[in-house]
Amino acid sequence: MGEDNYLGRILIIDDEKENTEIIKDILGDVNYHAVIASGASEAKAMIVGHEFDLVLMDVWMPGQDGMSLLDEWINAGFDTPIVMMSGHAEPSDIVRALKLGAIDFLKKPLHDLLPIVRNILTRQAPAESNQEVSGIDFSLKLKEARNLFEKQYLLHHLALHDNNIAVVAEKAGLERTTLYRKLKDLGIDKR
Amino acid sequence: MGEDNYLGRILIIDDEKENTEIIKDILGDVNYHAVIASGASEAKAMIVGHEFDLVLMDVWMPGQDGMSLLDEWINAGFDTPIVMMSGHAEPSDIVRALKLGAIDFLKKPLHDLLPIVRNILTRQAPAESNQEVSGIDFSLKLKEARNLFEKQYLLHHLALHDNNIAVVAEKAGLERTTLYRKLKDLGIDKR
DNA sequence: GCAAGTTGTTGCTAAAATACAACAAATGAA
DNA sequence: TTCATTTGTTGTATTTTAGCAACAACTTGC
Repeated sequence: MGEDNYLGRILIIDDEKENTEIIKDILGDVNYHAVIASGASEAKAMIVGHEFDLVLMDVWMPGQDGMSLLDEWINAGFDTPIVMMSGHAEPSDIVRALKLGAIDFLKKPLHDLLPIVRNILTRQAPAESNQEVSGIDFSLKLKEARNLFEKQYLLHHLALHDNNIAVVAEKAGLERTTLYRKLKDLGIDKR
Repeated sequence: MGEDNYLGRILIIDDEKENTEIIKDILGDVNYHAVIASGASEAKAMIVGHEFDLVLMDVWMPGQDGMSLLDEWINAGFDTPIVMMSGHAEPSDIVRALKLGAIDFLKKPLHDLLPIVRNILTRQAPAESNQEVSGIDFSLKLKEARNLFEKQYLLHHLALHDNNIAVVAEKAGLERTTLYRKLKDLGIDKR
């Protein structure tokens, strides 16, 4: 009877066929409907017009990587929970994924997948806001206060994007070399 | 001149002496006051009656481990930012630390410590004075975010000074007629 | 070693922001 | 009603900010 029989719909984004088949089988056996995308572009096509309850996404994929896709979807307001997975990840990668908005990070090959999936689907994590508490002293002159605000804003984005100036410039709506000047003026050394 | 010379006080909780000495030197060179605790019990004693701006805590320590101490402190309402560190950690450990309330997770030996420390400490809200929680969305372009910040700043001052433009201009460090133009540009009608 | 791509700096120019000045309109006290 | 003060607008000059372009230095992959 179609989709109504399932406990949930799960999108698996991973280019490793053996891996995704195993996950699909495990989830299928307990009435989750798993859909596989082998890359970012396929995944983007799949979410059009389809609701998913969970996304399991690999970090390393040919073409656009999972971290970049995560960032793109979170910024677009995508609110389905996303779990990242990787066979090998640095702590900074894991921290970054969580700060971008992933709700968990799993090591491949996956262990104990089902309890994780059940736990997520029974209590959905609230979507995190991009709001920041700036706590700037308004007794400062406007120019000084504004500079502190800009400094916080840029430090936030530098942290979020691994000091990648091209990405931060785009996020901030600034020309790349303008950003360099602004960082210098504000006394921000990204090293 | 004692503690007033420092940019911040940082508690380092780690039983590896070589590691903590290096961190202390790095931080000391740029005017941070680093204090070392070699284990959880020593750290607990040190936070009594002392304010810290940041805690760097190892995960694996003899006696009570760092994750357990993190959990204990977060549950007790400890609000100083805590960064965990470890030479080797599973993704599940890193995810757990962040979900417990750590603000970052670093791999030992540490790299790029100073930008991380500066980033954290510039975002700390000062205890009192004219501080405002602005909660501005950093996903906006810089110009848009900046305009929202300026709007909050000016509305704050208008409220504080009974819509007296001459006084607000002086507080803001702007020329009086410049302030009129800015209010108009930001869509602020003081009536 | 070399080519391609990335990072970082600087010159120049246009656009935006700010200050200064002048003046009109509104307000309030006498 | 008159006058002084305050509020509000606008022209113009100056300063600051931002974008574009060019290029040097560095990094990475082959």
